Amino acid sequence: MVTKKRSTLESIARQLGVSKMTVSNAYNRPDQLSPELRERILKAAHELGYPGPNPLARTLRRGRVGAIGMVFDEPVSFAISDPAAALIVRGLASVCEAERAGLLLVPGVPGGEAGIDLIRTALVDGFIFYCDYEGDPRLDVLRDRGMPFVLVDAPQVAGVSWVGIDDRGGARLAAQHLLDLGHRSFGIVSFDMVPDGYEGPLTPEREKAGGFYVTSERLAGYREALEAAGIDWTSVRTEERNPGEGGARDAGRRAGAALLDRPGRPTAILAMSDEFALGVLRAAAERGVDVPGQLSVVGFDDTPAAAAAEPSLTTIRQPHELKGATAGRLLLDPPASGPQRVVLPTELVVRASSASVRG
Amino acid sequence: MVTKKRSTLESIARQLGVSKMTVSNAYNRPDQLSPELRERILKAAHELGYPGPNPLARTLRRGRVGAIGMVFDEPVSFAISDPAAALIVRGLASVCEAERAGLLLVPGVPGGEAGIDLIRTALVDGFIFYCDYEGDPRLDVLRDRGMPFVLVDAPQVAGVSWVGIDDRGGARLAAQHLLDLGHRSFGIVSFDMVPDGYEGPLTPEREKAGGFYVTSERLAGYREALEAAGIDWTSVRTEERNPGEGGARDAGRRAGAALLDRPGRPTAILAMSDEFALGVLRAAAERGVDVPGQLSVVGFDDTPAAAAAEPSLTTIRQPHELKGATAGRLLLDPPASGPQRVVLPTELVVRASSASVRG
DNA sequence: TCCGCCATCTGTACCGATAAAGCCTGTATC
DNA sequence: GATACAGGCTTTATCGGTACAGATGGCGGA
Repeated sequence: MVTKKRSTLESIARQLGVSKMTVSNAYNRPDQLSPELRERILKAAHELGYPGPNPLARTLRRGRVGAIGMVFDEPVSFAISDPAAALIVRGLASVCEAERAGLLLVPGVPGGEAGIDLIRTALVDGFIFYCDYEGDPRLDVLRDRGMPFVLVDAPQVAGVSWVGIDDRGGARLAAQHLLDLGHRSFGIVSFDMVPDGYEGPLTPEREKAGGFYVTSERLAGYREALEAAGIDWTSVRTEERNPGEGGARDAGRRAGAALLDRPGRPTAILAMSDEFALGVLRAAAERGVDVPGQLSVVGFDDTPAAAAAEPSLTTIRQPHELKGATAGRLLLDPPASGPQRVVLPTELVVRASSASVRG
Repeated sequence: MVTKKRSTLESIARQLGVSKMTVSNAYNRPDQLSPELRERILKAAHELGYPGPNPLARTLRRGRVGAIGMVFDEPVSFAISDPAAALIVRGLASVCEAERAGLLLVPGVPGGEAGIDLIRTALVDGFIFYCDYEGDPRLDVLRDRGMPFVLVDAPQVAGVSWVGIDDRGGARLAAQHLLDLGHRSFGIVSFDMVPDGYEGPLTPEREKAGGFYVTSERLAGYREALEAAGIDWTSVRTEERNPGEGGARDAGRRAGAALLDRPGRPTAILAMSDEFALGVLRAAAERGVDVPGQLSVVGFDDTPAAAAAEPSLTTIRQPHELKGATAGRLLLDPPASGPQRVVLPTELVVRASSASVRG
């Protein structure tokens, strides 16, 4: 017994000769009508193929969607494969689950109106904005939409909750560790500083232009530590690589190759992510460069792969899952005291990829 | 200049003395009004802090949400960490991106009404149902809701598109490979057969009860191949493990321990996933059992970690990303010819974890 | 001069529900 | 016997838009 038209609360109500409010109550407030009538309504609804109150209409009236959106720098299909991002999503998902909220991954259609429109029209109660780029136009859209959001690893915005780590301090830790081991000759593998697809040595102009918050902070941390130890920054070769398309690990491998294949090879390489560092390890292995005998490598993130690598990777640990979870909680359950700035701790994890420089 | 009330199309319209339809057109159909008026409207709207047409209301009227939901067996926070599931999500996300659709991860609140309600109320145009359990009550809800959905690695349902692999055939390939290498003494690491949290040897009753499609199929494949080679099925020790909570790899390690620590240790272990197999490798390493010298191990999935393992893992490859992408396309762009059943190919990938049995 | 057409707007109906208040009727209270 | 109150159902007023069918006025063509 299927109705020709999609049935609605009203059609059910008419069928039974009751008001549609009563049908609505049968679903949402059992205490507002007699059990017998409720039974009768639900039965009839089922027979008429009524799928229950339309969630869209209900949401329009009620005002709460029951889902939050997550916006990425890159296409979701890349982000989901990035171990660090995946861990953040994981932490966020666990909070969503506890709060029975859905998690909408908003496609990051690169450049242009499309990605923006998706933010304008996504059916959510708020957003997690996990994007590093300072001038991201989507941020304005988010603000225009007048919907709560929380920034993760993003440039700060006044009056908006923010979750991240002390990237600069973490980078200093990494550099200081290598300095303490006696290294004086450094290479750096950096994320891209400007969203233009460039790959190659970092130039002073690009360093200055730096439009990515995390990248700039980490680079500044490296620089501060090295310069404080009297190392000439111009002697430090930094290779920019885009972790997106081809995979961060391969980008790291290419950067490692660039650093290792030129004369005056560094004895230590600082990589801005573990994936980069693992790529450097591969580049070293391909060239028969012993790690840590001839080369020390320090990553950033402490993803699961870091511990499993051969040699295991010295790195800066940051609590990815906690980051996601914290952001989720700030969004779903905003503190009465207003927007927060949460800086999570970093920690140097010494493993087998770093050692004293050869006497 | 902020209005006290949240502004709507109508309030803007009143302010300017035009009809609200005209304001709507200013946003959606620029060709329906003069450029000057449109300009004036958009400017006023901006000044009044109007965030643009409410997506919810628009969706209610238009009928298309622009997002699809994905439903998992386990909590999303687990699923996202499972390499195979993550790859499926990745493939799906890439299709969503191409079609500008959002991807909603529906929290899999285990057991009970909550998870069901979330399916009933999620704001999406359709679902990908990535769940293995035969009796999953959420399937009924999905059907009741009258919304299109596609099954992935799930028990089949008449009249519904299905994407998966020939699990039984794949398992046969794995077992046959080991038989071809001369093995006669087998252990198996299986997913759980019944959703009750049990861990331990598989009993005949549980094998028969098997409520999980993929699990049952793979086990049947192993069994068929082994019995065809004259191996007594009762001599094959199968350890059930739940890949969820503690992590599949650790579950595999525990299962490996159980299989290796008893007298009559098998010379070959078939694992239903690469994560299980990697756990078995670890258990072997911990006991000084040489792989593949004293023990051959074959996984299932060919996740990235399989190739990177030490020793690298022999396994059954399946196209995870393609699986997700295929499902996404079937949902977003349903073939005119009606529901499809797509069986993707599997392939034996021989690596270093399997070898001839020692004479 | 009259007609038809295009470009611009306006009006009317929904889309499918829920909140809040209202209206009976029967019953407990004093 | 009047008052209060609870149970059970209905009414009314939105929620915030968009589709579609007019209405209006200016203008070129016959």
